[in-house]
Amino acid sequence: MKKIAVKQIPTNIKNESLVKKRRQQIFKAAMKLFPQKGYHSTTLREISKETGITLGNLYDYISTKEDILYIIQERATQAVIEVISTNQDETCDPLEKLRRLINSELDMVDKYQDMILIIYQESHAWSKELLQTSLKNERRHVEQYEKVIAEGIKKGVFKGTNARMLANMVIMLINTWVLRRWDLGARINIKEMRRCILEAVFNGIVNNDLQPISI
Amino acid sequence: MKKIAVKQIPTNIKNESLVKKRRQQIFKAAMKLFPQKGYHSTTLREISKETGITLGNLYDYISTKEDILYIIQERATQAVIEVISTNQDETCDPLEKLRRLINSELDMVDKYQDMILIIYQESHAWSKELLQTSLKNERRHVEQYEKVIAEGIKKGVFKGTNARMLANMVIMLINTWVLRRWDLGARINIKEMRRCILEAVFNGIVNNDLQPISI
Amino acid sequence: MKKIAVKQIPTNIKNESLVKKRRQQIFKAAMKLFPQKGYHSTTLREISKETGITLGNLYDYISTKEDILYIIQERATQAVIEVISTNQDETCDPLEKLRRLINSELDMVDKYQDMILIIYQESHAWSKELLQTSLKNERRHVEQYEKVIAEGIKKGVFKGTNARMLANMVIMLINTWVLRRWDLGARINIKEMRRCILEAVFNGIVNNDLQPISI
Amino acid sequence: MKKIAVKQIPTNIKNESLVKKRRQQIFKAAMKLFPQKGYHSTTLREISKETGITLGNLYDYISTKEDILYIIQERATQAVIEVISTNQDETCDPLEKLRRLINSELDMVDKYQDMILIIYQESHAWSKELLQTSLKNERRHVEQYEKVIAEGIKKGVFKGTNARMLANMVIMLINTWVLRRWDLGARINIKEMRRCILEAVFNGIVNNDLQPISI
DNA sequence: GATGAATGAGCATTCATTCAT
DNA sequence: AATGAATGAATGCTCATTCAT
Repeated sequence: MKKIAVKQIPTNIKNESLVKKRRQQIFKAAMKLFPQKGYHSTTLREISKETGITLGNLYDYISTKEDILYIIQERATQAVIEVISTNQDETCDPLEKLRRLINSELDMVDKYQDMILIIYQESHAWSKELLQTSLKNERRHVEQYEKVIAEGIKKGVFKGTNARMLANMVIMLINTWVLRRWDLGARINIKEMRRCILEAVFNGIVNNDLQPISI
Repeated sequence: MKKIAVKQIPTNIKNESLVKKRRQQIFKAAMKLFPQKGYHSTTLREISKETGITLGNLYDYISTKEDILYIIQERATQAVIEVISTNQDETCDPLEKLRRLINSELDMVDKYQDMILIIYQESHAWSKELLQTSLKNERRHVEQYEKVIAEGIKKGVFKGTNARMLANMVIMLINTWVLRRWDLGARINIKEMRRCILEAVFNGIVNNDLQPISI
Repeated sequence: MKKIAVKQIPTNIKNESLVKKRRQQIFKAAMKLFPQKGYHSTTLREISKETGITLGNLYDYISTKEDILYIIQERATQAVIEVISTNQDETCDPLEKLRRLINSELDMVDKYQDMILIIYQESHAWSKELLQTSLKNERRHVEQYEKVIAEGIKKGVFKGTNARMLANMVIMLINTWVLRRWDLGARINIKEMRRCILEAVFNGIVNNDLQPISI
Repeated sequence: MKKIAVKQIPTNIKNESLVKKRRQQIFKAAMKLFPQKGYHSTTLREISKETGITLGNLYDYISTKEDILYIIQERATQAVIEVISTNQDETCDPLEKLRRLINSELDMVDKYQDMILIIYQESHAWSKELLQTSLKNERRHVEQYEKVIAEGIKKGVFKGTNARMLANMVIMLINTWVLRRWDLGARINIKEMRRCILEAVFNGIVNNDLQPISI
């Protein structure tokens, strides 16, 4: 698997495990505060208070406020890598592959909902550099789906012609949970939603047994 | 149809058409600048320069920076209303209804891409009040789909059970164009995308003619 | 009597009586708004709204916000002149003279309480020029008292030695009503206060019939 | 003695003595600048320059411009408390008590002239909260006089009937020094003024030995 | 004379970042 | 490594004043 390049945030601190620990604290604080107030409205003072790390000390572990976004992006990359690597198995059935992919991604999406939402909302605040890293990462993610779907199309199990578009559509369906939580949160749970998505993808929405449709 | 309440931004300017014109200028400037730098990083001085309206004069047409978001939201509401009212026809076929809905919404989404993206990205910066207005508006939008789908389910033309979830999924599919433009923009055009979405919705993704799938 | 020089506020308006009328409107508005919010916090927009005179039109009658203070000062001068000229009579008894002076000034102070308070509070905001005019005016006022008291001292009816100091003290006693209204307003009325002041001035505070005091 | 509640100005600075020192600097600067230009016209930049404290740093010691007024009010409260507590002695002679009160207050008034003048002039700029604290404080001050005078009236050593009014009048006489300095400053010194006030209060102004007066 | 839109300098306040200890 | 005080550029917003009509 290609290694995904991630910018190394510089630090003068020698003790590596301390750096790791502190950045985890920062990540946690950001995950709590950003959803509430957004990236821009969250002060480094607030991050400092939330983490318990002194304001000056904070700057031993990041060199810019934006680095906090890097840290978040790092974790997101990790999460995607997890999903991808979980599906490195030998099944040659594209349908089965897609199902596994969707299922493990749904797990991931549910686990990291806040983080994903933050990335959606704050990505426009990202620097060119961060944005590029992030998009590269996400493209690899899409490709994963594209590959499976393209394979399925070749084998005749998928109907579409544009595998890339289909890949993106599937990802959008999965993100329904995150981006439409404000409407769905109170009406449906993750389990039911999973069923709906899988059904829509694998069985379709329209009941074509009855009447074939021409578009 | 229920009237959608929209906060009236106060102004001391008497000439109504001037107010309209100036706010249009502000809207245009925001639509140019926000995608580039985001709401928070866009200065009122920049808005001023972009519109050509003096900083002080700007405040004769808005009373807070946030009011610019209101202006944007106003237009979004308008756009949704357009879609909804375009589809007040008498067709009783839910399939046909849904297709028309999707088609006109795709037109709208394409037309207002930037605006919709901004709303996705900046909504977390919105005040409680603005957010509520916006969500109320969007919920009415979802309901439009829900109604049609629920009707279709009752008539047996749609397979699902949860009309609300399906409504949100369809909307997500439509938004693919906006939210995934960074990946799709270079590979596909709006026409092709429209075909893909309609096909996915009406014919499904998986070729079930061959082998029935159990989830 | 020496004429008291008052700066003429320039105007381009030809119709003199209109100028008079408009400035009276401005005066009235200022007398309403300044006590509530203070000179600095009162906007010309508010003056405009209160008077009903358009913002631009306002500037045909004043040329600076400070001119409103001039207008107020003009009236204050008028008021003092009234008091002084009311007491141009022929009584040669200093005691009687002082009593009449105090009485008519108490009338004035009661009538123009708000204005006097404004002058006390805002005088530090005045320009050098306005301040000088005002102080010159007020000094003539003090002199009026000084003259009477000096005369009384010469005749042996007043005990003090420093007529100027006594004059200022008497004026301070009269101003009790204005400057201490926040404490006295609810406890005492103007009539009772008048009695207290006159009694204190003419009969003293300490009952020296009983025991002579050495200081 | 009842404790006088004073709002604690919040700060993030941990070093208490530093806070004290900085606020003293701010106080000093305000005492220099406010008399010259008034509270409203004095810029925080000017305060910053005068204190030598950086603009941003200033806000570590206050949280609003108004807090500077709080700091001033704090000192005034202190000053009044000093006067009051200096006079906690056992003398049972009301005359003697009043004389001591006046004397120590004259000391205070002379010492803090600028501050007192500022309070007179700027109090109308104060917030409701600050004003209330201040008035409560000042009322306790008046009561101090009222008590002594009321006692004196009961014992027959004072002539008046309204102790509260008399208390306010005495305070006004003392404030002559501050509020009439513009006229008296060049003509009289504090010592002479003290004599005049005490004489007026204890011996009266009119020479009643000669002829009794009826009002 | 009146109207009301436009101007722009000025202000309080915030906050990412630095640095001496 | 950590502390916390200090820095200062930047920003939203106000308001006295002007001016074309």
